[in-house]
This record gives sequence, C-alpha cells and structure tokens, in this order.
Amino acid sequence: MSVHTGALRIGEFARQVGVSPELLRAWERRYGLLQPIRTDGGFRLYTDDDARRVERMKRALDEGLSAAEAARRALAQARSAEGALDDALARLVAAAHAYDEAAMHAVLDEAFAGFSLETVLQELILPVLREIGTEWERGTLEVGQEHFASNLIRERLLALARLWGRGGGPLAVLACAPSERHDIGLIAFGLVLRSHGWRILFLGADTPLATLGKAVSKTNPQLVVVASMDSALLEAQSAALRKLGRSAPLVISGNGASEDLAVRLRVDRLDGNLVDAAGVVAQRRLR
Amino acid sequence: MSVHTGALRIGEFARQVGVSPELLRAWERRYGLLQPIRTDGGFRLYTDDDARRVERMKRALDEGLSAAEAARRALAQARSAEGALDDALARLVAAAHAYDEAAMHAVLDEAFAGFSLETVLQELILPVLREIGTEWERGTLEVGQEHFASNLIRERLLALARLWGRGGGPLAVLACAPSERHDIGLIAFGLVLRSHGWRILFLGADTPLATLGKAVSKTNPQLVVVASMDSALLEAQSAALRKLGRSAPLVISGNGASEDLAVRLRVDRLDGNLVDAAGVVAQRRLR
DNA sequence: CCCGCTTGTCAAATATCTGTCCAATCTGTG
DNA sequence: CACAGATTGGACAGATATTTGACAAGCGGG
Repeated sequence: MSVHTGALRIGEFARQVGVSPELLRAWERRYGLLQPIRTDGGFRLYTDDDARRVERMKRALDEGLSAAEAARRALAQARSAEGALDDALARLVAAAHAYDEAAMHAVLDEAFAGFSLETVLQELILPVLREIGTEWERGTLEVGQEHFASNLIRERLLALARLWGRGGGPLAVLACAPSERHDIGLIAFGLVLRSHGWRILFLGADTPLATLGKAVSKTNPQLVVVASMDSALLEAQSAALRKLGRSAPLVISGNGASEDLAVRLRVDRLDGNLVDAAGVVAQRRLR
Repeated sequence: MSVHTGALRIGEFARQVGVSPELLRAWERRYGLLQPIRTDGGFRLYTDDDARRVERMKRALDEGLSAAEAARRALAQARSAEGALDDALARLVAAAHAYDEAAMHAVLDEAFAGFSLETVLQELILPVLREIGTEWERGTLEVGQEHFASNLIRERLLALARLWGRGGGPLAVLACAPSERHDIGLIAFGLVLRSHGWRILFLGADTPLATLGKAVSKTNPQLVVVASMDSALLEAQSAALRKLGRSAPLVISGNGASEDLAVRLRVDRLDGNLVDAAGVVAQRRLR
C-alpha cells in the first residue's frame, strides 16, 4: 500500500493497482466499487482507501467470484468487517494479559456472532493461539496467562462441540500424538469437519497409539487424524503410524506433520489451512 | 456472516465441488437438490451451504445409493441441521424456566457458532421471545422468568451491537414508540441492517417523538424506524408520525404496525420477516 | 431379449456478463 | 496554445450461462 500521495488521477492510480483505467471506470459505473472525489474539472481523484478496495476486488476475482460478486464482497468488507477480527485479536490478547475472563468471553461472543465458525477459527482463534505461543516464548506472557487463555478458548470450543459425535455423516477419529498436549487446533478442525456433516470422535491430547488403534478398529472411521506441533513426537511413533496407515485412512496434521514425514510414512497430511483442509477432506480428495 | 462470503456462478462452483455444471442443473431440476439464488439476469449463484449439500449428495452416491435416494438423503440432512434450532429453542425456554444463566449462554453460543446471525435471530431469538410472551400470557411463566430471559437475550444482542454506529455506511435511526418497552426485535433488526453495512443509531425503548425528531434533524439518516408491538401506541402518535414522515424516510415496524395504519400515515412499514425486511431496506427498495 | 425408467452427458439457440475499445469532447499544465 | 491525459456514453466480442430437448448406457422386471 503506497504510503505517500494524497490523491491520484486515474492513470497513475491504474498503474499502481494494476488495473486499466477503463476497467476502473467500468467497475465504478457497474458496481459502484469506487466513488472517487472529483476535481472541479471532473477528474477522478483516488485515495489509498480506494486502492485497498481494488485489492480486495482483485483478491475476490482470483478466488473465482464473478465481477459483480467480487465487488459486492469488496464493498461489504470495506463497510463493516474490515479489521474487526484484527481488533478482536488484539483485545483477546490484552484480555489474556489481564486475566479478564469477561472480556475474553465478550470478544468471542462478538466474533462468533458476526462471522462464520470457519472464519472465527481461521482468522481469530488460531492466530490468537499463535500469538500467545510467541509471546510465551519471548517471555512477555506468563505461563499462567497462557494457561488461562488457552483453557478458556478450549472450553468455548468444546462447548460448541457438544454432540458432535451424533448424526448420520461419516466418522472421523481425532487424536493428538503421544506426549502432544496442544489439542485446540485439532478441536477446531473437528468443528469445521462437523459443519460439513461429519461425526467426530475426539480422543484428545496425548493419546497412546494403542488406544487409538482400538478405537479405530471398533468404530471403522472414514478418517483418522493424528496431530502434533512437534515433528519429533510423530517421528517417535513412525513405525506404529505406518502400520496404522495401512489399515485405516490415516492423515497426520499440525505443524509437526511435515510433507517429508508424510511421504516416509506413506500417509496423507493436512496443511495449515484449516478450512481448506476440512473442505478437501470432506470431499475425499486427499492429495 | 462470513467475511469470505461470496456466491459463485455455476462454472467456478462446479470446479470447486467437482460436479459438472450440467449435472448440477440436472440435480436441481430433477430432485430440487439446490435452489441457488439468481442474478437479475438469471445466472445461478451458489453458496457454501450449497457446496455442503453437494458434498452430502456425493457421499451418498459413493455409498451406492441411486441419485434420487442420495438427493433425498442430502435434503433430509440439510433439514435436520436446521432442526437443531428447534432443539435450541426448547432448551432455551427450559433454561428460562430454571433461571439457568449458564445454560442459556451455552445454547446461544452454540446457535451463534453454527448458524448465521440472520438465521439465529429469525429462527431462534424471535421465536423464543414469542414463546416466552405466550407462556407469560398463559401464566405458565413467571414475570421474573420472563424478565430474566429477555434481559439476558437483550444483553447478548447488545454485546453484538457494539460500535454499530461506526463506519461509513448509510445511517438508520431506530426507536420504539412512546410507552413501548419491547426493544429486542428492534435490536435484532438493527443487527441485520448493520450486517448489510449500515450504521445504526439506537434510541431504544419508549422514545418520545420529540427526542426522535431532534435526533433525526441532527443526523439526517437514510432511514428512521419506529417500532411497536401495540398498534394503539402508534395510533396515539399518528399526527406526529405523519409529520415526521414528511421530513424523513420513516417506516413503522413491529406487530403494531399494520398495513392499514401505514397507509393512513402515508409511511412505509416493515413486515414480520426480519431478514427480508432488512434486505429490502438495505437495497432501498421500500414498497 | 425387449421395455421402461433412471441418470449422466451433450447440443443448439439464445441471453448475460464483463473486459476492452472508440469517438467526441473537456481539463490542466508547460 | 499544444498536447497528454480525462470525461461520458455507447458499442462489441468472447467467455459464461440459460433453457429445452434429446440420447445412450445401465439396470431391473416381465
């Protein structure tokens, strides 16, 4: 985003945002995407705000939306949502520092009400966990604060997970690798998967693979996920995982699930993007 | 309302769900599997919901069901997801009887997480208020229980309403008629309108029309809503309302806002369907 | 084996959507 | 003034979609 400049005429603006002047005018005329102020003579003058709007438009087009829909979205984002979740992130981290339970709930309430589950998980919950992790490593967040925040978030997510084993969809069994205690990402994945109609059996943190094996042979799931943040914890189980992978539709996930490891174990893996991953799984187009 | 909201045309949608456009149309025509909204020109626009429906359809086909059977199941599953809100309604009413604050919050959390704001308001919040009103009239619910429930719900909605006056969209001023104290429906309407990008100035319950008039002349809003459940309360202000209606874009709403009254006052009215009403207003196609 | 039914695919004729282009005219700066 | 750069409004073509109707492969019953 250009830092300088107050307002540009259409030629220079077009060059900077990479959209032809004709197209800019067409978007303005047809969708009202931009409403640049005018000089006395009638020349359009564009601001940084307009540039951001065009960026959103382009991004939406890249995702395959039609021009009309892309413009609708760019406008909607420009109006309210923009930055609301960034704001929420900052407030959530501040509330964690202050051990302010009510504030954390308030932020989460607001986020869940205003955005889809997927969006909140992807754009708020997971980033907050990352941020908290980073601050903890840097020593700017106490262990107690980290625990407070992640426990509260875990509780919230588990409240949403109620009865996620019920229903008629395909079954997924989710477990953290032995010694792995970060289960929130996995809960989030389960929630997204449930919203695609799956049933979830959640075995949680630090699950012995023998336990997992028993659960799998008893329930015959369409998907088994083993997650870890630490590749060493998965490496340590590589033999058992490879074996499990032969008898069940196993995937590994989490930051510890490297592509490299997946290849060696001959199992699939889910990448960092929760929503996409769940979408892919839901359609059974692994790999 | 997801930030990543956006409806896709059939080509891109087909690519994403892995079903040819022809087949999508055939499923629509033969089984009513999807009912995409249309552009003005008649192009189909598909949402995430539709994608999930197609996923279920494909899953059922994989299991060997015939197309007709698969479609029936996919549709049945879609309906059962919506049925979850009926469940939520019952639990919410039960929690109100029991003064169980935690339970009410839990139900609301779950509902907001699983459904869009519009859906929750339309299918859960407003029906609950109706139900509570009915029970109160019948004497099966104490005044205290009614107050407890509606205060809790009001708080939740107002928490979502934070900063709804901020932003760059058109402005709506919302007020209950003098002596009218039921403001929750109006809050809900404001929330939906905000999700369409409007700014909201909420004057709340029991607003003297003089106050409203001052606010209107100071802020020059694109829309003024006066709500009441009781047509008598509106009738009592008919002169003032007619006058206000000449100088501002006034609409009346709520159960007390009858078509008949609207005609006599020469103002528009909003009917009971919150979402439709907000959609109509948002596009400024009153009447 | 034929018949009827289901279901995925295809095609033709028509329409929409959207990026681009043009002509005639106006603006503003060296 | 000259001239690069803007303005509006209309027009156009190619990509995409729409509807309607047809067709063939697959399947089960008679």
